Amino acid sequence: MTRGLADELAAQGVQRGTPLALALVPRRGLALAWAGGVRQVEAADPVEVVRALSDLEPRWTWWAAGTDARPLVAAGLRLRACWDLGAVGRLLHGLRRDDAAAVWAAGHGLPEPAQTRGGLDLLDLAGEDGGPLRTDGQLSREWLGGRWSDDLVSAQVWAGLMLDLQSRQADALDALPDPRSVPRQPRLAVLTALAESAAALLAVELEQDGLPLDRDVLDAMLGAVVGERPTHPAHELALRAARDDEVLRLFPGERVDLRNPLLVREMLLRIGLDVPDTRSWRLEPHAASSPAVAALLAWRKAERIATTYGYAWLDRNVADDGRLRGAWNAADGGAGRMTAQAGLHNLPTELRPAVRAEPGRVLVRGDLGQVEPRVLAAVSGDAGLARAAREDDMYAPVAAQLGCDRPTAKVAVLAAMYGQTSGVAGEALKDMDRSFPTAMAYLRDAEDAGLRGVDLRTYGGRLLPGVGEEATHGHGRYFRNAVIQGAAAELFKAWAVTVRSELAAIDGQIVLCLHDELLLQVPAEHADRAGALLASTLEATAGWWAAGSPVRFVVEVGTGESWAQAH
DNA sequence: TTCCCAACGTA
DNA sequence: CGTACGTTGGGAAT
Repeated sequence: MTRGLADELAAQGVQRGTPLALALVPRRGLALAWAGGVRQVEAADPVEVVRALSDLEPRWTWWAAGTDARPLVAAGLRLRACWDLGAVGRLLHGLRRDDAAAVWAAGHGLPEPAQTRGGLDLLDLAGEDGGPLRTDGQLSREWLGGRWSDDLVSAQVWAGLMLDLQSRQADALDALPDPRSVPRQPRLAVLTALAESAAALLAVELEQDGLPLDRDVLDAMLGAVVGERPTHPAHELALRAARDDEVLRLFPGERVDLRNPLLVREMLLRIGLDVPDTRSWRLEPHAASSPAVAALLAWRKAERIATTYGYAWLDRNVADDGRLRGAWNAADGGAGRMTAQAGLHNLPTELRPAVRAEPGRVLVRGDLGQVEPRVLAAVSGDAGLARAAREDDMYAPVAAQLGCDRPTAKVAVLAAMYGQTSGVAGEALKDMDRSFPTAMAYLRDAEDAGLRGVDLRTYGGRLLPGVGEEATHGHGRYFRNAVIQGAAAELFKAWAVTVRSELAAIDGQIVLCLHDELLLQVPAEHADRAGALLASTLEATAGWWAAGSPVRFVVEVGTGESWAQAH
């Protein structure tokens, strides 16, 4: 029967890449909308209908993967292409939220609707006539609250609205100027939208699949750093007090709370150390001469592990299957980087040996080299910097150009991108202006936009909303950095989703995305293929992303049983 | 209860 | 000595 449905849709023009809006009603069925029509399908398990249609490889169109694709991913479906209205809304309109109400409003030039807080009140419904659209053009609160799934006819209407918005978004992206000089290719903003959509789906997969962790290895590490596992709350307090005592006995006077920076500062005064704050880097120089300070710093390190990555964290986030799971956001913050919770993005390096491949599999790591300066060269179109970016190590030619040593060249380039205003890079920055005027002007223009409070777009089309007249100093630096960090995030995600796609052939998965690093888990016999794939997909992605530019992007690949070994 | 800060982990 | 993020604990404001 579902075979028949696939044939029917194919006959009606649904083929690979055709936008196909999906409104899925659990246990009831689903509704589909495409450019040529709409269709409802009754089914006790609608996910299986999607599975049967997946061979068509349409561009599944939904409000947001985080809600709509969740049941599909949970059922093991790994769909190829999608259009995520929320992800594209974030890109196109600079939205900080991706709920249907906000994305619909932005797509139609309507004011941002109030955030829905779960329940509806009668006031919200005033003026609604029972249809999906209010008289002011906004989506109905009642429909947003679930009215669309009351019956399959309504779901069909809902899918139709999704398809309408998809086409509006596609037109808007198509109208954006393409920063590249390439004829007869889809707009970069459209390609970025496809990548951002797939990244949103990848985020759901990362969330459900998790990161493989070896509990025994982690337990042993925790034992060494913070001691035995507490058996009850009082025991935990006692162990904590014992750790504190190791530091406190080295300081004269009253017992103080080591977790209170003010009290720690006073405690340090008692041994004659007067510091403006108690940050580690400030105390570090005194560790050699003072055993007490050294003990305090060692305590801090252990305390960080104990509180943030200790037994409680393990119990909370690592399931019985040994996977560490946290919530993922595919495009967070102003620059649209991926973010993750549960410590996935700030796991201390010393715990990385605990991230281990499962039996028969290995971890393959791919790390983009010097990605931000290469991105600067590509997006600014600076010919000199692009020439340098043809090399494996682009700081060497930059140093030659500036007439300084490599470390200075590196600091100068980073200082330019991050808006450093003082320090040793001052002189080198002047040389940067002389040597790479186009790149420096690109950064200065971004900073100016931030200071003037006007809108700006990243290379891939992400809107960085201006803050208006009351622009702060901070916004200049923020914009200067966001055009680089944001573009790098776009390139990274475009690469990541291509890797995701190719990995299907060797039964491999992406298990972690870390800003410029991908961690894969693949069958051991395919380790080499996976490594080669990381390089070939990067070349393919950079081929369209930086089309017409000599800039080369490079990836460093490592393989091992653990994340640490993969370095 | 909510919010901000200090501190520190990652890129 | 610059940006972005998440997490924890403490303390002030509510």
